[in-house]
Amino acid sequence: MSQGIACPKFLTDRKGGCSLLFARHCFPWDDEFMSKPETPIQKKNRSAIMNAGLEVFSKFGFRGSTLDQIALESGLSKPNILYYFKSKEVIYTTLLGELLTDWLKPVRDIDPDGDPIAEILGYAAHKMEMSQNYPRQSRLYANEIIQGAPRISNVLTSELHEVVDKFAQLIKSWSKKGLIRDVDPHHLIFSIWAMTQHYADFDFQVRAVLGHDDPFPKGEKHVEDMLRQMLTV
Amino acid sequence: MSQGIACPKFLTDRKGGCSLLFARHCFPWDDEFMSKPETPIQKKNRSAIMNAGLEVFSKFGFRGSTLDQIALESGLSKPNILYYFKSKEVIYTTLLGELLTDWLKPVRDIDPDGDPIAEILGYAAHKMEMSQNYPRQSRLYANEIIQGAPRISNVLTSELHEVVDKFAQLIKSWSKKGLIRDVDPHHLIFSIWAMTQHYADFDFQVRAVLGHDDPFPKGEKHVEDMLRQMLTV
DNA sequence: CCATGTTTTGACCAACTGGTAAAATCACGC
DNA sequence: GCGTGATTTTACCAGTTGGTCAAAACATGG
Repeated sequence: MSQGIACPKFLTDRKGGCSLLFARHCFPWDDEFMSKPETPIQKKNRSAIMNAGLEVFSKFGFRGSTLDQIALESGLSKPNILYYFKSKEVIYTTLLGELLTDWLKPVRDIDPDGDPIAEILGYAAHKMEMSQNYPRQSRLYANEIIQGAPRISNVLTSELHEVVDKFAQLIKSWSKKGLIRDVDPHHLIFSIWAMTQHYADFDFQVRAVLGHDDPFPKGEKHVEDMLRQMLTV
Repeated sequence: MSQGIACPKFLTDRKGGCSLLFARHCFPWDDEFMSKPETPIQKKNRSAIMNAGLEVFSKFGFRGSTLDQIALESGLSKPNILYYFKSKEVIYTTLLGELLTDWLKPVRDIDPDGDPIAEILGYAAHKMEMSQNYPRQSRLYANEIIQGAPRISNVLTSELHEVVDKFAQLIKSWSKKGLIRDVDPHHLIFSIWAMTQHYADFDFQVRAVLGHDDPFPKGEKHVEDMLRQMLTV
């Protein structure tokens, strides 16, 4: 409920996002009732802001980013941005929410009845593609974790923890059946994350060291090779 | 040469650091001549500032960190900090300089005549220890690379590139002699960096997912296992 | 073309930012 | 215990920051 301000009574209820995060975009006057669909203008401007926010936050983290930068990048004025999102923080957490959804899904989608090596390699390949196609998301996430995950620690210790434990159990069961080598499942998962996200987060270093090559084709092959060696009995 | 200001004519010439970075600590009045040894007070305060700077910059990056935070963390006043380092930027680049030195050295120290697998595993173990004992340095570096390495891109494309190429050649030669599997040397190096630094940069996530265990003993074993599988013919 | 709600803007604010200048305090060899 | 240089503090500044507000401009269906 808002005071004095122009107050369209709707709410954009695109509830996707990780459950623990209010990944719903917010208007200042949002309340829980009465929603209207987005107008084209809203859609356009919100996505421009999301894109600009991603661009800026993924580089400089929350503290290092400014609304002015986001305004410049999105082509909107600062007050106009605050018309669509009630604060810098909301832009940031909205981005994080969408990101977490995208990241948790493929872990959940692993098929316990599939071929173990194919499933694990498939997951790694998927993460690699995300590093290639959405490097900014990866960097945004890295930034948030590096500074201690102040806004998502609850997600890490609940949903992520849970989903990873389930995956780890699955891996363990595959090992026990002799379908893959006996590996530490949690640390296997960490090394998949590490190797794949490295190509997004350290993209600049990778390219600087490599010269002019596109790192991805060879990188993907290498990661696959590495995991196959690790997992094949 | 400085104007008007109290002007002790010395310079702390601890030239360590990566050649391309002025890793020398700076007094505002530093000039290239006439150096005096550090007084105990200087030593204490500088190292307090370095430590506080590392603490803050490694979390929030350059843009996201403030002199006030560093002042608070170090227990010195803001102007007093600027008495020892002439700007925020100098604190930051000094830290980066020291860090790059520490990181380049172990790559250079790899023995071409040693046992290939022992050398590579030894390097990985060393990086793992650095992640365990100096996680803030790792995060500082990650922060810098993520935002595009604006202050060290020249080091990446020259010294790092060079040193890595040499290491890669060595690995290639080991492969050719049949001492290790045929692997992509550059991407092998990347995966070593990725897996080891992950335990520092994503420490928070690792611990959140794992619960209360210390991740390092098992992590180190896992990485060793992984590399051994990858390299053994 | 009018009315209503939507979108955008310009002016503004208090808090914070990196940094300066000069005075005040301190440490220590003589 | 004095003097000199080293260190620290106090007061300050101009620019930036996230955010507010009311007014203006716009869109659109009737």
